Amino acid sequence: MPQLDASQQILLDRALERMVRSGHAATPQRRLVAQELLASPCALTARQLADRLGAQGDRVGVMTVYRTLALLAEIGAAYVLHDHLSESAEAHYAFCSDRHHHHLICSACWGVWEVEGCGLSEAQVRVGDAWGFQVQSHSLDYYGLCARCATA
Amino acid sequence: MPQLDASQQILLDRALERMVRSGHAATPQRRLVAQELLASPCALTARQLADRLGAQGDRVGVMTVYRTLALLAEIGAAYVLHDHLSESAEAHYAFCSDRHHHHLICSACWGVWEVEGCGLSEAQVRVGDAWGFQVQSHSLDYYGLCARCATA
DNA sequence: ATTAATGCAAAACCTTTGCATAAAT
DNA sequence: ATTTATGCAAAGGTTTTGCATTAAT
Repeated sequence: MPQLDASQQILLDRALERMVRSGHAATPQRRLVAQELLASPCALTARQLADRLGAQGDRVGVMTVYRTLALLAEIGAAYVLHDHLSESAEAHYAFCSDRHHHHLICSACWGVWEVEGCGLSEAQVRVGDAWGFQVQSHSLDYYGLCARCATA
Repeated sequence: MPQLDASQQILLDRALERMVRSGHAATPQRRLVAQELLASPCALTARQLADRLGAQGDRVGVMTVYRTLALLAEIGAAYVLHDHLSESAEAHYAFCSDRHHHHLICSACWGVWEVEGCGLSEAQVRVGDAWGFQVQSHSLDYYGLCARCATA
């Protein structure tokens, strides 16, 4: 199983804690899925996650992975990505910290980096006022090439 | 067929022009799909578009709608929305102008408003520099309730 | 004439749902 | 004991692909 560094371990613990607090058990399978997702620098599909876990000897059924990902997304611990370019049907998932952040997404390798903090001004978030639109949340994704894919 | 006002007509013409310039014919069906999408204040699914056209007597096959939507998305004339809340499988599409803009998206009715201009600073777009990440584009979506859904 | 687009059917695909088993509280 | 979660199989539903027909250049 992939090793997590200290800060990742904290993120994992907090996600599992939120899971429990929302009324769901932190089962071994769910821990494995969350840990594998957290350890991956790139967004993964449900199938990929199941395959990786299986290759390590941690057999987790594909639909347990699906259900765990849905649960993680529900509690804000996973971000769902749909291919912006080729419109492929398969959803990719990235682990999310519990602080507000934005994402850098590499179009070549599905690599995801969290940009801490927000950077949007009050005025920017109030952009809907002119229409009487009540903005409740926002999502800012940056697409491009990561350092490694840019050189290759 | 839905009537377009003058500014919408310009947007439609420009989208069809881009279509032709990218090597695709502006067929009657494609015109109808683009026009119907442009006239709708809310994002629509492929099925909804086909149904609406059919109800008006403009029978357009569902897969022609699918292919037209893919084409519109490819040339930047349509924006693909995936349900952020319930993770429903069906994709919704909204017409896009050819100027850079962001979106207000009503979580209740799939209403979409274009926010003209960008509002992001140079520094905000350079957010990837610290990682050596080359940002090529970004997408900023505001979710919330439109004026009508907020009162209902 | 040659190329491109449509539309039907069928397939492919991802994802969800039933249900029995297994685990946990 | 009761509740919850897992996992297989099967179904569900959206989207894509082949292919013949039709339209357009």
